Amino acid sequence: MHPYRTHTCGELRLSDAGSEVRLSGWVHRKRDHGGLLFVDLRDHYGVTQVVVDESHAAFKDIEAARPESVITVTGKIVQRTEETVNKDLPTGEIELVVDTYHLESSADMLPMQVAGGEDYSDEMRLTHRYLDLRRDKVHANIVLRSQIIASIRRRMTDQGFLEMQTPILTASSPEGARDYLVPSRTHPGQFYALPQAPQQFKQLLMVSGFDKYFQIAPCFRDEDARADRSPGEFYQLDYEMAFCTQDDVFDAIEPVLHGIFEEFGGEREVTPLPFPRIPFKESMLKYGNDKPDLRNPLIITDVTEHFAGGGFGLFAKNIEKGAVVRAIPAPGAAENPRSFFDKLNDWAREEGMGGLGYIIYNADGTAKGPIAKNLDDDRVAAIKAQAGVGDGDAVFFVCQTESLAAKFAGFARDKVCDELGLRESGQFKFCWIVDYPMYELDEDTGKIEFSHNPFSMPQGGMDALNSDNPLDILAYQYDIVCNGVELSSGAIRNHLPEIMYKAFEIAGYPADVVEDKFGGMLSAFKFGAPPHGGSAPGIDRMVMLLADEPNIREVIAFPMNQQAQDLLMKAPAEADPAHLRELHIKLAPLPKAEKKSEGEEGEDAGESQAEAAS
RNA sequence: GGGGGUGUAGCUCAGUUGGUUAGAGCGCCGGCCUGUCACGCCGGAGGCCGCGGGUUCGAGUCCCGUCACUCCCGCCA
Repeated sequence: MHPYRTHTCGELRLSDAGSEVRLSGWVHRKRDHGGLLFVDLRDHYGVTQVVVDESHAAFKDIEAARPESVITVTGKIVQRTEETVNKDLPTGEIELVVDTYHLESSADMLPMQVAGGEDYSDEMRLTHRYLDLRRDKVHANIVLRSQIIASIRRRMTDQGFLEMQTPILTASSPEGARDYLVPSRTHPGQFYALPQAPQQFKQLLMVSGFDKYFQIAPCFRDEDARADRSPGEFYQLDYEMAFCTQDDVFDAIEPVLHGIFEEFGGEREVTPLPFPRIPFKESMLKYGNDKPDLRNPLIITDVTEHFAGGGFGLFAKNIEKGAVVRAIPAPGAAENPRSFFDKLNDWAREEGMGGLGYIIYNADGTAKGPIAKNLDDDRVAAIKAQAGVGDGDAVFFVCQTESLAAKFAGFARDKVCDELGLRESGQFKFCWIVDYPMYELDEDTGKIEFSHNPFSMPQGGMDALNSDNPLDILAYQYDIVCNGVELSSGAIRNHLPEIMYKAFEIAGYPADVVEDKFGGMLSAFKFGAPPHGGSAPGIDRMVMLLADEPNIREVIAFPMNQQAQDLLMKAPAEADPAHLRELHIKLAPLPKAEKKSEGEEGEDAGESQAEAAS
């Protein structure tokens, strides 16, 4: 074995001129001048130009080395002449003149090129991820991810949080997503589940007296992918603390998030501490959802009263049937041509909202548009005041049932913001959404259900559960949001068994079911449990925001594709029959599925589906 | 499970109204070139036009089906 390198490809400078060095790396590019050959030698740290001429014995070999071959060269570092300095390269003032050459590993013709900024399909990139990861952008993202996680660890540890590991092979948990199951060899017909989150374990750690816990925790959920949601698995900063109020939790995590975004956010501004706290109900009204992008300055208002019984018949009639009207301001939009308003109206129809009504408040103080024409002046003026607009502005309207109105007004708020170019750039705008309702009504079944986490502490405790309308009860449940991205939800947990029984009873779960499903945690709570709470911001999404990437695959080293397949490792794959036997599993075709209500298994008739042999 | 988009050379893409032998750039192979840095110049190989069926004298192009990838909805407390 020969020694590999004395320096990296990114570190040599003019001051190193004259020294004898050894470099190893990948052949990034070659420029062959016949009698003179330039090689850009690349490693993790950078690129250094290597020069060799035809008088060298190894000239032909180097000339023949294909891009991405790995080589080691020794030679003298020389200063480049003034005309040949490359100002774009940190090492551009010097070059290595080859003395000895060794081919470590030759590369075949590449399925995708590493040098150059060509775009490749995700399929290509994931199949040859080791090549893709050599390319600048993804490489830098993965480095950033590592640095962010290191910084998170330091910041959490400095606050006295202890990093702990919780089981990966565990029992099915109550998070509500589909579990990944792992068959047990030693217990025929039984299965482990991969944790959707370490939720119960972190609560048990608090009951075990550890006070402050955190973990860069892998979480597994068998749900379909989105651009911002990797299929199967993801990482979260899972943490929990004992003897804390909701404000204590915020005070602990805000400086961590703020610090991370300040440290890695470059020029971008981060919402100063403390982050704003917006009640759920207020967020649904003002922004149309519970993950508002506060870079969007528009605020939705309710203008139902000004349309009720008014001259604009369509809205007035709908209001009588229980609809509400929401107003989306469009500052400065009055000067736009008719087509601007028509285009937005068409967009709204395509989105299934029916349409987007509007009033234009002209600069001269008059109002125009089909709605203004049919509405008396007092109402037109009242809407103007309510929506907070002035002369030269416009207002769009959504008229729907309350939940749809909130949703559609939220869509329209985003659309109008982008059409008018109002979204602020260079900002990380954080907020907490607080005071989530404990329960909600299932619109199909009419049943009361937990709206978020069944283990949250209801505000008002047992008294509230006993006396209030369940739908009015709020929970100590909160989300942290940045630029419209939900980073995590969290809660002050319900640590009192009697309140838990009652909370589940309201949602229709009798005591024996609760004991059966959550017996471990319930019994833990019966022997002295501290009040506790926490949350779990998603690591991948934080890196996505900081790397300014629109797709979560860009910040994960080895992501799966949208169909939850690992194209490089070829997973999932069929199992060896002997292996299946060991696991007591027999594959058999499922009976052809009939027309069924919803959701259940897919019905690929020919495919075999796993069935546990008893 | 549903909807949209895409599928042509190793890769990224073009391909007109259905009409002769399907093109370009990059890469690959060969040749020339001693100061390039996306080096340059000359030449060459390379195609099941995703797959199956249909319409037509004739299909990369039109129709039906199907598969793959991707984005979205459902789902993700």
